[in-house]
Amino acid sequence: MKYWLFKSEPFKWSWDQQKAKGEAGEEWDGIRNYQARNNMREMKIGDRGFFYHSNEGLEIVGIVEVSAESAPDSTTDDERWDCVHIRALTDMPEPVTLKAVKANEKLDKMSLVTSMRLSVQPVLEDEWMEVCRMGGLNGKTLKPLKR
DNA sequence: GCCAACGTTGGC
DNA sequence: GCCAACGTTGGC
Repeated sequence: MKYWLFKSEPFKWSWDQQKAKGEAGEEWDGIRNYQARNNMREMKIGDRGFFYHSNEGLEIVGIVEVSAESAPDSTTDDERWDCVHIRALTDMPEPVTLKAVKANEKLDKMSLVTSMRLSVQPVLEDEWMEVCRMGGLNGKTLKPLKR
């Protein structure tokens, strides 16, 4: 399984809206960047991702899973753009802020820090586990950690 | 709202 | 194929 990070501006598409879609999930449309698209093309059903609020919030607020693999983006006729579907799995018990990520030495190679503008990013397993721990989740079971 | 960083476009 | 101009993203 691979891990990813999806950015969204909450006033355009928020975590609450994503959760409201439930099991059905939602097409992650509107991506017009080759690197982000290529990342989505690599995704497999069941891959997991962080849901990050950019511009406002600046924090990782939840966990999603890929529910449909890359297919043409329904919001454009341009054949270049594909996207996946994702569905919400669980909240971060404690949202992990960009500030906290930047302050953590173990995460200084994370794309969120090094490729600030990329809207769909790969996340290494070590990074995944560390961010989950910071947010109060077991990175494998996605169950809340006992405190 | 500003502006730095960076991706894309298009003329040559 | 280079690179200047331009547009967009996103932290601050």
